[in-house]
Amino acid sequence: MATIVCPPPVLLSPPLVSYARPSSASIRDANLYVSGLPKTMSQKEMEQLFSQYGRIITSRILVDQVTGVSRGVGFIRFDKRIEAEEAIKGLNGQKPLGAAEPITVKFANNPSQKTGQALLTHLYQSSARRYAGPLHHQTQRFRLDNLLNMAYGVKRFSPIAIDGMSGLAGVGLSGGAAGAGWCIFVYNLSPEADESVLWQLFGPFGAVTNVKVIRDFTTNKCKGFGFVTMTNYDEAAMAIASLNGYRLGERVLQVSFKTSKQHKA
DNA sequence: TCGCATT
Repeated sequence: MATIVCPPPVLLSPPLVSYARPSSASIRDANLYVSGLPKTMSQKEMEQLFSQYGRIITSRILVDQVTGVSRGVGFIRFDKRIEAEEAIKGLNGQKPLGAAEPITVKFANNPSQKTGQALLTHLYQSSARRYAGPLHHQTQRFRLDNLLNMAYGVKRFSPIAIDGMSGLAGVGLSGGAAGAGWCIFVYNLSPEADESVLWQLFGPFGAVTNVKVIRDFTTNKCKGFGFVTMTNYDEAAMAIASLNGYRLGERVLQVSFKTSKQHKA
């Protein structure tokens, strides 16, 4: 007669349920944001760099959606929070291998708590347009033509040619998903300038998807310039034509499309 | 006087 021996239940329960992982506190927020990575560094190389500090659960390197090249930004999720803390201590501000620039390692933001910037953009625009924005296409085009003539010198370039985007090589049409649009360089901001002033200046001209005030890392003061990304060329051109030379406080702004800076002759 | 970057 065959006898079936049942294993004691006590052997089954621990690995299957309660002790599958340590308590959530020790594994929470073990996710790191890494920037300044060499563009040539692969995900595997990044993992090798971080693996000395603990067990890596997931990793990722963000790439430009158009070119596929690394954006120099990545994520490392460790098994435990303390491992992530040690990795920050050991790697933040360090130069990997023979890289020219040090990397930044910090705890990542929660992806679900997005900045809400795009949403705010639309909310702001819908209110700003009511009293300051372009009204409809005929009016907008009329004003754009005049402003372009003022900006470039009447009759030197026709608005048609500008609208055709001829002669715009090296100008700030940026690729990538979040960065799609026309990138505008704003110079001569005050050290106290913040993002809100850029929203207020450019928002009335149309769809603004991103603004950035560049600050000194240590003083946190504006370095005198910033960037604005606008979705539509006409609106960007209108903003530039209107705001270049605009006096903001004691300063006269210089506003133009961002230059590429990649191919420095 | 032309960047950051948040899966």
